[in-house]
Amino acid sequence: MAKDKKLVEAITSMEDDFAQWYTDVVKKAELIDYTSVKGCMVIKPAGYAIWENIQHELDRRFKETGVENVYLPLFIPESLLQKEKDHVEGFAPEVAWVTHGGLEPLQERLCVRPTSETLFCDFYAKDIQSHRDLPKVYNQWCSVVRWEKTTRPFLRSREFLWQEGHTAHATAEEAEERTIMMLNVYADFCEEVLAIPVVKGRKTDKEKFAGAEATYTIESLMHDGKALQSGTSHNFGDGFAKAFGIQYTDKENKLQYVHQTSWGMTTRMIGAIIMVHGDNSGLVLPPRIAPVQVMVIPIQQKKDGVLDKAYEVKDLLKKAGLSVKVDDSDKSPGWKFSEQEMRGIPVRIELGPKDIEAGHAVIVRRDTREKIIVPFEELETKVPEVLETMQKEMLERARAHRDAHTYTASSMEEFKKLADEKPGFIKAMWCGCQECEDALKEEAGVTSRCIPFEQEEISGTCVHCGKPAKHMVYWGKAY
RNA sequence: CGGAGUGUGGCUCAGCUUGGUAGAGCGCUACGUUCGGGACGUAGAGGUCGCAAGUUCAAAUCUUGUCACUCCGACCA
Repeated sequence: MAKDKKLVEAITSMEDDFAQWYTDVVKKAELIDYTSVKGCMVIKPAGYAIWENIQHELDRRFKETGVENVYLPLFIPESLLQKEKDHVEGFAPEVAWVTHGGLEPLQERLCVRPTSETLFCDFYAKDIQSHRDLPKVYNQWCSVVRWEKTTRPFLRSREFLWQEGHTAHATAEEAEERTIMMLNVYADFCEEVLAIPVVKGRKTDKEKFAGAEATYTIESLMHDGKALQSGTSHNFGDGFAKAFGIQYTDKENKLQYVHQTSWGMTTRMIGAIIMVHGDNSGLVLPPRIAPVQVMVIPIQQKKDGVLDKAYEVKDLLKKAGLSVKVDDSDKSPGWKFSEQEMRGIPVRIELGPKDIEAGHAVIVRRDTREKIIVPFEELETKVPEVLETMQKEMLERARAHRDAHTYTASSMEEFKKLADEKPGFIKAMWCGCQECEDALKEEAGVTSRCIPFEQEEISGTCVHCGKPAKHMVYWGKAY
């Protein structure tokens, strides 16, 4: 990566204070504003447009696999939430309750959904009768509420936007297949659209979703070496079906329980984009997710013909399928450059009297700041090309960063030293018992991120207890 | 839920120790000059000092209470 030159004083440099840098970027890129309720934010147009693009891309991919969208209520009666024991224990500490309707106390309090498994189960119990009713492959786009103690924009807010898919299947095999299929949709989306490389794997029992038989996850690594759980897909087996009585009559006229899955991705991904790609000048958006891909910046725009040419370039690129804007505000060019960089707009086109006379424009890439002089007649082919190259190189750079911050430990001393000194993933063998998992948290401050599908044999024994190892596990400090 | 801190124009903060006319910078509005990496001039608008009670001739300032937020720990997409 090109050496970051800090051009704007208002953004703390990430080397000095990563957390402050993150907050500065979120504010300066005008993604959010704080509100009077802790952990609840206004998502401003620049932030919401990113979410809309995430929605469009994911929704399209979902529907290609047969997903249908639905909408279920915001409220869950307490009795419903309590039907599955592990589930309620997992979520009870962080739900918000509605106790009054108007001035009257409610007979039964209602929780604001922290997730909608129980509502879907209640619905499926009524809606599913026969094997002919299966599978159900539903998804909803909504917001959920979890009363977090510590909050951060996008990464952990009390209300957040997400999609939650909930499916019901006739067989365990089919449910497992759907669970893995959706994990793959998430992984492809992250890599191809967000340019964020991920590790696919399974969560340990300690880290899995409350009520799930198995939780699969994609884990990504932020620029500061901390891990971020970026999407999860759960296989519930028939546990919820038994708790909620979701049964169907099979072809042999026998009653069977359904097998269920759920999977979700949230506005947290906007935080991931910031922390994977951002630099000391602000946000850097991958071209495929950027709401505005090209900003045309006219120079000496009051001179004859400059603005006209800028609009002409905009129209030309719009016809080529790009999202383009002209910054025709009366700020100075320097201001506009900084603004475009803070907002992470992938490419800007500088256009002044000198360029117009010479018959070309100056294209500048946000990520590398590389300047490319392009004759006007080549713009409509060259700009899309530059955007594609940038998209590809952003993924490669992120992957190189992740690989450079992935370490291997085969002894406890080595493990602790790495956890202390080298932010990143640590790969190490594990015996499979929770005592060792807890001990690694206690002694090294890390949690298990996942048991990756791609296993390696680092050694034969658990890094903590020395007993025979069952799995290679990715460990790390997580957001 | 523990520990620390902060509440004063839209934002960042000074003023509080030692009570006495509410301040600065940035931003905002209008006009003009500028324009290839956050330009400048002139004129202007904008604040019941988080809230409540108390002490006092007088409270942003002292006392008590209360609410909110931020940061650090334990819990979490």
